Amino acid sequence: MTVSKTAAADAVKSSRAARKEPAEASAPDTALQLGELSELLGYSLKRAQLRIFEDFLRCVAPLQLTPAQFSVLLLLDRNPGRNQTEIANTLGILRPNFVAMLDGLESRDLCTRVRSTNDRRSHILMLTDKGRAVLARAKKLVATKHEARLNEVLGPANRAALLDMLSKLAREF
Amino acid sequence: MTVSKTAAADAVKSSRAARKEPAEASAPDTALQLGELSELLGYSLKRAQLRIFEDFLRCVAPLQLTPAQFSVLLLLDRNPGRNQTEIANTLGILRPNFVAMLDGLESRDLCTRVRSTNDRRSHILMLTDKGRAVLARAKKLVATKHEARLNEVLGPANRAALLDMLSKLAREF
DNA sequence: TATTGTTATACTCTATAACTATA
DNA sequence: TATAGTTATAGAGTATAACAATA
Repeated sequence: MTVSKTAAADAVKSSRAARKEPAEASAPDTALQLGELSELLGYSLKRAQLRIFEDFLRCVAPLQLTPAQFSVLLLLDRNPGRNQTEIANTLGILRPNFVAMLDGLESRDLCTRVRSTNDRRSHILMLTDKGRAVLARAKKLVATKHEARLNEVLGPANRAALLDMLSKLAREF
Repeated sequence: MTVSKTAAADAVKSSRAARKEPAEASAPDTALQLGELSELLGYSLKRAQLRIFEDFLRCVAPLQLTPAQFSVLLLLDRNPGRNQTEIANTLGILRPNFVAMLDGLESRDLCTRVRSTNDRRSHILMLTDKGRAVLARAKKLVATKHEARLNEVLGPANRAALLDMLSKLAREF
């Protein structure tokens, strides 16, 4: 320890003396200063991401879909005839971790694995009719509740600009 | 299952037929279509966040600090005399989970817990001299490597705009 | 009775090695 | 031999309940 007990006790008794702000009230329970943290992009990025995912879950709660599950359904709809490795790779999901996820979706009859006739090692993934129906309802909830709220808070132009920058970071950074 | 084996086999044999794009080459291994995924803000947000944290870890690797640990050191520096609950709450860390994190920082002599004389239940957190030194070096690495790279990719004006929007989302959403 | 720090615990995500069946 | 799907497993991160010391 490089901090002496004495210095520690001093700081405990009058922490105001160690701060830069002039001591105003003696109230010891004021809000903390974020300081340089508010300039750290990664910090706000993480906090924003948590909020957005939370809201997504709330908006799509009636369908019991996580953002990850929703992204799988979307991808299967757009890319029929693909196997597990292709879908998982595109979403940044590791193949071993994709197994349980697919088990969950398949057990709810949202998609199916079909052994490929060309290469009997691979499983072609397909949306079921129920999967397509759930996806359609989910898209509607996301558009009318989740993304609509984003537009309210940011405004359409800002929302688009934000999306562009985030996409660029995800791609090029 | 609502998808018959026959329909599945058809899709396997000629998945191009089920797609919207006109079939060009017979190459079965083209890049997948993200589709509506590229318009989902949360998707890009998550991917960008992962990239940014990855880069942060790389830039600060010589100091062996995670983004979360860095944020704790920053907060302790700005807010001396605070206890575990106050620091943890500000960062959105649950108190039970903050214990092991502090154990790690304290075992590396970056900060110390000091029993408060006012309220002997609470531990006042303080940076050690080594903690302050490491924080100073970390700030320099973050500024000159991590945030500098962000400025390169986005440009200073865009970087500022992005930070504003993310902060707003983290606050108001 | 309420709060601080703590332990125990569990659940989700993520990551790696190794197995099987096919190729 | 290489690849697809899988299993097992381990490590983070996150969440809740409950306990001891203190208020």
